[in-house]
Amino acid sequence: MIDLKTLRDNPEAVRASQLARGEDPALVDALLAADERRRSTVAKADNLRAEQKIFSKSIGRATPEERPALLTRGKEMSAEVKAAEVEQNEAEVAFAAAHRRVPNIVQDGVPAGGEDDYEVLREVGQIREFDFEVRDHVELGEGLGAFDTERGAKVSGSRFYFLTGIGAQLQLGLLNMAAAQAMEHGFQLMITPSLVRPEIMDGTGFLGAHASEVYKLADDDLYLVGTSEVPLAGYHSNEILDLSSGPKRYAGWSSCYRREAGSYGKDVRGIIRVHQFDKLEMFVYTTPDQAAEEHQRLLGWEEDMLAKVELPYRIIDTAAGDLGSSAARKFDCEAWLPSQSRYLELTSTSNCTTFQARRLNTRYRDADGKPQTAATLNGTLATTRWIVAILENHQQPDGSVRVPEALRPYLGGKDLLEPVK
RNA sequence: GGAGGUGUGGCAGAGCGGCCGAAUGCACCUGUCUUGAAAACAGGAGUCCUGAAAGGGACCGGGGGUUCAAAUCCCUCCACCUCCGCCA
Repeated sequence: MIDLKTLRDNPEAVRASQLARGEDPALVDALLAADERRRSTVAKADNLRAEQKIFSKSIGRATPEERPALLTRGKEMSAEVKAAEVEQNEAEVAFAAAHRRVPNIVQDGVPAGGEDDYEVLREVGQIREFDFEVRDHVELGEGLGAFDTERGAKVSGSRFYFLTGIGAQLQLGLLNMAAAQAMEHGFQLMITPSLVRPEIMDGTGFLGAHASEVYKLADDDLYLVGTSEVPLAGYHSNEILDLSSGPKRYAGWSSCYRREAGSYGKDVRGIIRVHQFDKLEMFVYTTPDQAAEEHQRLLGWEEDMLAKVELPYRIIDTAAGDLGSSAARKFDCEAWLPSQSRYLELTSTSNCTTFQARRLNTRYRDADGKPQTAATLNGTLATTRWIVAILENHQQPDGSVRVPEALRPYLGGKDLLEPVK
């Protein structure tokens, strides 16, 4: 939810943000009107309640003779209060709905427009020239005995897979390396629940435009998380944090579940786009004034990981229309995919400013000891998908794959993955 | 799955349907005293909404109900604890 102070003081900025996202600026005015109405109904109900309260107390002190008359008037007042409260309630529900309809205010500098209007910030690393026919990750992975998509489909359906042997090791190694790096920088490692309550899923903003992406367990009223961002954002909900000694940084390890509704025919081959994968995710709680700086740090840590696995990549500043509802800015790191001669998203880091924390009621105490809404950020350190880029970029003419040096200690020292057939 | 119990402010722990936003203790902050501290004494101290402010309203696990009036009565959900059963 956006900050109401900003909305009241500078509605023009919020309208501009809506336009940049390609969304309706009229929602801003609807929200302002709903806010106005809510405040007036609150005032009315408060006043009636105050009157009733005083009157009610006088009944307690009244003599038995005066009571019946007082009770009659008391009943009337009670009815008046109830009516005002109904009005107040309606106004508050309408206001909350209008509030939720407005996504986070886009940060200055974010390119306007949709999916294709991103800005490339920089390209890092050298794209490799191959003097042989490149294999795609599926061919490579099957040759190495790293995964089995056919049996994945047999057992669970399309977009499911088994990581087998070296593939499983590769994923564990990768995530372990990510976990080690995170811990080095002071992150607390967390293994998080994969199922969360509705209010947590809702609070993180995933039940808005992307609700169809989320698996729901209707019988149990729980949701399967699409990233550990969800449980980590819920971790401190309804709490007042002590951020006086710096940000709270968590690194969540979890399986992630996505329905991939509407992506039929997209990345159907292999393990690029799947219903279930594993991820190591950074999640940070900090103060709003430090959020932008922290965002750059998260990006830096993502780049460190990409350097460790020796992948060429570019960084894009995602366009406003392609941001999630909670994000004010998002940077993606996309690795080069030789088999398709295109870039493939490997990491994504979002600055949610106070938007997400406001919904989840996560605050901190400022220098004056007053509670203020915290800022939250998240960013990817490694996922199953990284295996795709690693296999393709480090493949050899014979179908073997060179293991990047930094990853070797996590694979028992192995420097080459060799075909099993 | 069955039976029972508990849920009050940072912690501990009172609380008769009206005088309870809530006793008391500890912890905390500020003064006095002291060279400084401790002790003692005095005072302060929750969160949210609303309001320019003064003030007003709400909050005793969450939600709903009864009542002129609910921390206190009723319903429901959630969490925790104990016992029995079952499964790992």
